[in-house]
Amino acid sequence: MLITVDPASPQPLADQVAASVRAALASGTAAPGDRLPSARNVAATLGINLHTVLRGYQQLRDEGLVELRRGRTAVITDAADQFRLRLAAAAEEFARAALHAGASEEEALAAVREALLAMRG
Amino acid sequence: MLITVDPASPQPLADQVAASVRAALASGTAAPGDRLPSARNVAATLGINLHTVLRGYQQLRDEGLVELRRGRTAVITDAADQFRLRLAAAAEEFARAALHAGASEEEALAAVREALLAMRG
DNA sequence: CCAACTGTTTGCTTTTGACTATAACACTGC
DNA sequence: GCAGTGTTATAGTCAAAAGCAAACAGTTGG
Repeated sequence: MLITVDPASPQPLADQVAASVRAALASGTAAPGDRLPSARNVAATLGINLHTVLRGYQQLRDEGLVELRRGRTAVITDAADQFRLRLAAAAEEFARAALHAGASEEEALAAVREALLAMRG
Repeated sequence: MLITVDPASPQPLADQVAASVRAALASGTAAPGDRLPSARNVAATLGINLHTVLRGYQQLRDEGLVELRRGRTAVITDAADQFRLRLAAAAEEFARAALHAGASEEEALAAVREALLAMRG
């Protein structure tokens, strides 16, 4: 369970921490029942503040992906299994819109590439 | 051609101005050849600063959607056809969902390919 | 021509939010 | 007990967004 962060990115560090965990879930690197490294540990490793890490963790809690209790490290919940499904649902919605607009597959994929680029850019 | 803004939103005001114009284009409310209201007018109406409106306009210029020249109000270009805008809007929405889900670019594109295939196949 | 508009540019201040820093607190597990 | 955990609180630092003000350089239309 590796958490990484890019200080040069315009994206807030706390968001990057949360995104990092979501990525681990989406790729299967982490599964329900697994525990996240302690916030103090992550903060020290990444050279960022404890609060920043905890804000990221609390985002995940608000999304129901992890369970937080003091005295214990964060635990990944069963609800986190649905991540692949959510991505598939979003892709299906976009595909429907793209087809409705008369776009070819290449055009649709190019549009997504561009949007991703502009977004994490 | 109505431009609105929500000061309570975390989205920058300039971005909201640009998004407002894009929405008008996508919905057909505005068409190529139409003119945007003057930046000073919009600023006064919305109670925001001239610079903020102009920054939004310049975003649109950078995207090739409007033509800006001093002495004249912004003109919507022919490039601003609805097809690309709708596709781009849908792609942007999906990209946001994919990033939020922690998907990599490859994973996101793969999900779209799969959805397109399942849909027209 | 000329007055009244337009976007452009410059320089600065104010505000807002993210991040940091430090510290105390309350709970868990060994 | 004790070391580790998340939680909460307060305050400081920093950069980006937005605001303010003034001058500049074009366009438009009477």
